[in-house]
Amino acid sequence: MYAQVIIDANHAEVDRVFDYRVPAQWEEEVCVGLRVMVPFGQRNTKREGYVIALTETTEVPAGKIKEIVEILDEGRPILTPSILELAKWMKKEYFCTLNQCLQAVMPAGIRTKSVWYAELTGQTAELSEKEQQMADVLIEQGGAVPLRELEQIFGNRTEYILRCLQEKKVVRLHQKTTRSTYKKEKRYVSLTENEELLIAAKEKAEKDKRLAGQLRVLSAICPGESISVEELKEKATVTDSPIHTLLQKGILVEQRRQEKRDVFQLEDYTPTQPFYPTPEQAQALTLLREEEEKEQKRPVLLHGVTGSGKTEIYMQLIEHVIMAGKQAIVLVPEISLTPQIMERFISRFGKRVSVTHSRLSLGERLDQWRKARDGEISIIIGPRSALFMPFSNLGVIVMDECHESSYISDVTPKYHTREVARKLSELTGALLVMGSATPDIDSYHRAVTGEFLLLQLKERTKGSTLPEVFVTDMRKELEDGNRSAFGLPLQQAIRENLEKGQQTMLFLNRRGYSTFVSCRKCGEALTCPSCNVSYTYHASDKALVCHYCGKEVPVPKTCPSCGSHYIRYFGTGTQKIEEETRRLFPEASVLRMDADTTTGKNGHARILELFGKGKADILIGTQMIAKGHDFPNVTLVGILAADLSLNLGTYQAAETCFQLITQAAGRAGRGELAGRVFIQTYQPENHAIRMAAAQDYEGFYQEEILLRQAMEYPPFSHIFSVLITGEMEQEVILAAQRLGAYMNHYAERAGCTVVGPAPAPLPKFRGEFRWQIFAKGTDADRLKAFVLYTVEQTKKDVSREIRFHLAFLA
DNA sequence: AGCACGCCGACT
DNA sequence: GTCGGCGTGCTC
Repeated sequence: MYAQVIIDANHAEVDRVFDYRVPAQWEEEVCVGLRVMVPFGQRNTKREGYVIALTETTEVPAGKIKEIVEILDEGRPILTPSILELAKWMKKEYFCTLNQCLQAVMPAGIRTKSVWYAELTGQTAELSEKEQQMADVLIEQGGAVPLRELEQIFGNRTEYILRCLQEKKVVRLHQKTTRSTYKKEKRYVSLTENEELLIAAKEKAEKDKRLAGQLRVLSAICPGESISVEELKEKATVTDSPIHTLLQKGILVEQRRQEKRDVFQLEDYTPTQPFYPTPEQAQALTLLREEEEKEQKRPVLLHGVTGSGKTEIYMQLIEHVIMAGKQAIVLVPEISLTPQIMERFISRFGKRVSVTHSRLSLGERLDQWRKARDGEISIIIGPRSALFMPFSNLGVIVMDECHESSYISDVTPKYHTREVARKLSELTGALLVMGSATPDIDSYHRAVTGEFLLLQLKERTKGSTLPEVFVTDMRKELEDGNRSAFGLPLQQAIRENLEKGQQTMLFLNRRGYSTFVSCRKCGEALTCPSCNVSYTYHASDKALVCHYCGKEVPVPKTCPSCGSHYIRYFGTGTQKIEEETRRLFPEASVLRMDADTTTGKNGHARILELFGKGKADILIGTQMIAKGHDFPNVTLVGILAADLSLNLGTYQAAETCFQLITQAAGRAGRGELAGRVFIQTYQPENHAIRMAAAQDYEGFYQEEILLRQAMEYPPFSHIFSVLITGEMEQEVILAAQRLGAYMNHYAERAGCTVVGPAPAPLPKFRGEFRWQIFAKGTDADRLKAFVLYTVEQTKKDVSREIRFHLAFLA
């Protein structure tokens, strides 16, 4: 029997199966989805591999075939069939190696790492000067040293010297593999099922005083019960010794069980019962259950305003699904910032639910993975990686706040959780439910056109009212001589709030890594005429660059639309705002939350907790502070420069801006007190600002979709991006231009438009230069073929060092 | 990706 | 002659 194995090596050249012979003693155990160790390459390095298929025959010549040397995870597969299928699909969809996809879908941190050591054999020989030096280093360090360390001392000569030493048999190379040992194993014992033996032992123990310990042990265990040795020792007040004797005599039977750590204490939560749904909720639930029972399920978009009870709907749907013996995955963005949803699920479902998130140790996360595999839980809540939990019969996938950017993976494969969840739901027959108050335009469009089932929740449940929203035109403020970052209405409102002892949150939209330039008189951001996205200011060459098409223009002295001189670079940081706040409101206590103030893993949580306890009047921060916690005493929200996200330099800018404002505004008046929101902007007429102020998603969608249509942006087209990276700037630029030329050559025939090449938003990152190029087209398959072909052609003409990163943006 | 092999120019 | 850089090809 042969196993087709994917080797854990991240390169396109080895991104294919390698056949290995399965040793006879493992023919029963080796199965698809299993992790194994195999010898690989000339050095026969032991490497981790993943069995993706088993065959009776192989095309590979017998002389080349090697054998599997080890099986991992006690022979239990690490990949379920549907997760393996999902990984294969991801490889095609996200243009990366299968190994990268497998790493993404496997539990984190279990990978085998290995280090090569040079060690002395004990033999001696006549050595050259360099060889003697190396031998001395080895002796000093106790006989064995990692190759990496030797390389640091001996530079590129290392390999040569080593080879000489090896030939003289003074040194040999040795590979040490380190495997995660997160599993916590616990010993359990139970009474033997052999009644006679048991009775005899008890009688004997009762008679003999020396066996008092054994007697206590035997009476401490109930028949049929399996008790941990630790617990037993305490209960029977004995040491290891009597237990050991009983085990040897076969009166007790040992079970070794993997301890799976709990990540929350059930006692900390008060159990809750399902709420009686409102008519609106009841209708949504009925439709969800109907969809769930269908053979061909459509994904569901649950569009509900903040506070409309989406979580309750998820929970009642999940209850329904797990009653049918199925399991549920609940995805949430950045769970460490949304403890509330966790709490609600734990209170409702108790031990049937578990949680995974980035603050748990790798071992704890692996334990939750095992609980899912072994059917000990039916529901998992977690960030995007929770999608890959190994459930056997998945019934529903819930994706809460599905528009959130943390659903897009920032490492290869750069998948969008929404797409992967959809594929997984197809593969498993599970229902996909996506919930949001501000869905992304693309999803909403799919829902409107019937690809998704659209469910709407328009009422708030607990009678809390939407906050009152005011828009401050900062252009007028400037005309009136107010150059502060605070408009007069907001200043006034903050004073009132300070007097009333209520709290205020001030938002500064994401600290822009892309600085844009705008006119403070007319509010116009300087925009590329052909792409309709804001230019990005490049301080190094004092120029404006369009990151879509690469066009570069000097910064004008006057505003092109109104002629004023008030042209400003935007990128005001939270720190500046904090200084100004302290100056304007010296009596207020102020907290600031950004990357600088949130050092340590629980940095955010600590600041949010302080604020929640009322330790400060004003909290200043980026969008980070808009997520998660409810602060009942916050009655005022100021959005200082709402335009910042309008000028991000992407076609989704308006969408992001609308979402950010809506989310920030939602922080005001969460308790009994009514809330007020002040939006400060230089572009009050922009539809994203207007509709966000009116809290009208539908209205925003209607206007935005027309703009997208006019510009042929998604969902009316698909966009593909190719990122070109390399250490040599000239080569990167050359490759980008070559690719641009190829693309332009074929564009018309393929029905595609090429935009760029241009420097990427992060033009230099980790020592690599980065350029990008976009291709746009209405037919996704043709576009894909076009990009793949032109990239392949370009690869032939450019240096091996240049890398092309393909991504399907929309 | 790693690694070995082989060709070639520079330097003892 | 020997050393070391660099391009090329292979990994079951």
